[in-house]
Amino acid sequence: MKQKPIISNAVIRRLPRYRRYLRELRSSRIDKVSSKELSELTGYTASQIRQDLNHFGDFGQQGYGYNVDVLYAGINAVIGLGRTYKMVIAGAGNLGRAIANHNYYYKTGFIVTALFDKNPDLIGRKIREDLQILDYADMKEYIEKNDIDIGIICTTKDAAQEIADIFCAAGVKGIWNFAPIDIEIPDNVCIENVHLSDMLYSLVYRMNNKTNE
Amino acid sequence: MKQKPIISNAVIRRLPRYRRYLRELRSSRIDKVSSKELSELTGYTASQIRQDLNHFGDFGQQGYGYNVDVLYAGINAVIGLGRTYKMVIAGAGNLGRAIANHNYYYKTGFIVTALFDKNPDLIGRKIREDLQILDYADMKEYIEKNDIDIGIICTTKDAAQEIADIFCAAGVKGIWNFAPIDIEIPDNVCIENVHLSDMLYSLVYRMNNKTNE
DNA sequence: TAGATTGTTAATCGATTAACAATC
DNA sequence: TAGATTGTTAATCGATTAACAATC
Repeated sequence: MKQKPIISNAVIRRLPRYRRYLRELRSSRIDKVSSKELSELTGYTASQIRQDLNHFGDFGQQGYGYNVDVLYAGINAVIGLGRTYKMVIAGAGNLGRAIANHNYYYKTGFIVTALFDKNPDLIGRKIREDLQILDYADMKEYIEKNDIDIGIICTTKDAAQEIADIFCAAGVKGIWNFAPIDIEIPDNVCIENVHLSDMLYSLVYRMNNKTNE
Repeated sequence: MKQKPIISNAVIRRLPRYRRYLRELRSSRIDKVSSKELSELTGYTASQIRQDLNHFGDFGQQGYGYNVDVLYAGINAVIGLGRTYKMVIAGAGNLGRAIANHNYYYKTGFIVTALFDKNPDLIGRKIREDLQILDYADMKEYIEKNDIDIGIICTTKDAAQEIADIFCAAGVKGIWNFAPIDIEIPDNVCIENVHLSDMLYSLVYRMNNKTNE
């Protein structure tokens, strides 16, 4: 199999921002953009943008710049958008329901197909016409039968590791973790942590240490 | 005024994780920890841990290690915990309500005092006994009167910049933004973005580019 | 052809890691 | 005193920025 070069995580984290501004340019019917113009939009340096984009093939053209449609499609392809990803949520509390109803990623092909909870009062409830809270006991079987790609953890930290273990055993390839804990997973599964309190602490530190020049 | 050394953002982002593991050690009644032990817990190298902690004063003692209580208290003080931070949420949809009810940061002194929305069906509703959805039109005055520290944006992206402008004009010192857009703010305000779809895209990229060694 | 802008290499900067002297 | 472990400097590594040749 062809050996792909390894792209650093810093580059990957910039891709969604490129994508966002390219979307804007597209909806403004702008068909061409230079690394300099993208720099003004995104705040990254033109040099960095050219270097980033070059990792993924020849999107640009000397003397011209980048074609917006081509680059947008290219970045989508690099990220892996353009297909559907099926997701389930463990924990049907406030956060789980909010994530289930969030519609930004939904538009790009990410579909929450079910929520799971242990609480008998919640099991059976409908979140929407097409989305229901199911019994946590049935989660593993459901994931296996429905080829779920991503498992989302929206519980307290005490339950998080056990849920992750079930997710991995059932065959998800990615975990999106909202519980405030570091989870152990096997090598073949990816994890993205959203440690909300950690982020809030970082904000507060910066608020308190702002140097008023 | 004494000139504080500027601590890099990379260091700051590690502090909450140190804090989390120190909490665990405390609740296990362990009173001493070495950089090597902390390294095993956090995954950072012992060398990095020693260098990180040294930025903030002499928490350690040669030949002994770090006293857990002292270090925990020290990190809390560095972050700026130990006082109360008042927050309001703009946007009382699913996400706004989930953030309002989230109790992790609540325990550390972060209090959501009100939610604001434009929707007349929501205005006046109670989220909890002590927490209500108020009229968006009154938000600026409320923030000024109640000395709100942090404004949280839980709306669609179209409203986000206007809300941020009101937050800043009313005197918040920090903004926690959940809208999928980059917001412009004056120099004296700090912002922390939680771009959920960006994070999901990053997860998916990694899932698709996992090298199975 | 001249002008513009990329692709790409080289230089710089910053963050991480290694090493070891200081010291409890 | 000997052993352990920090504090701190130096070396390394990786990411960003600058520069410019290639080329549209």
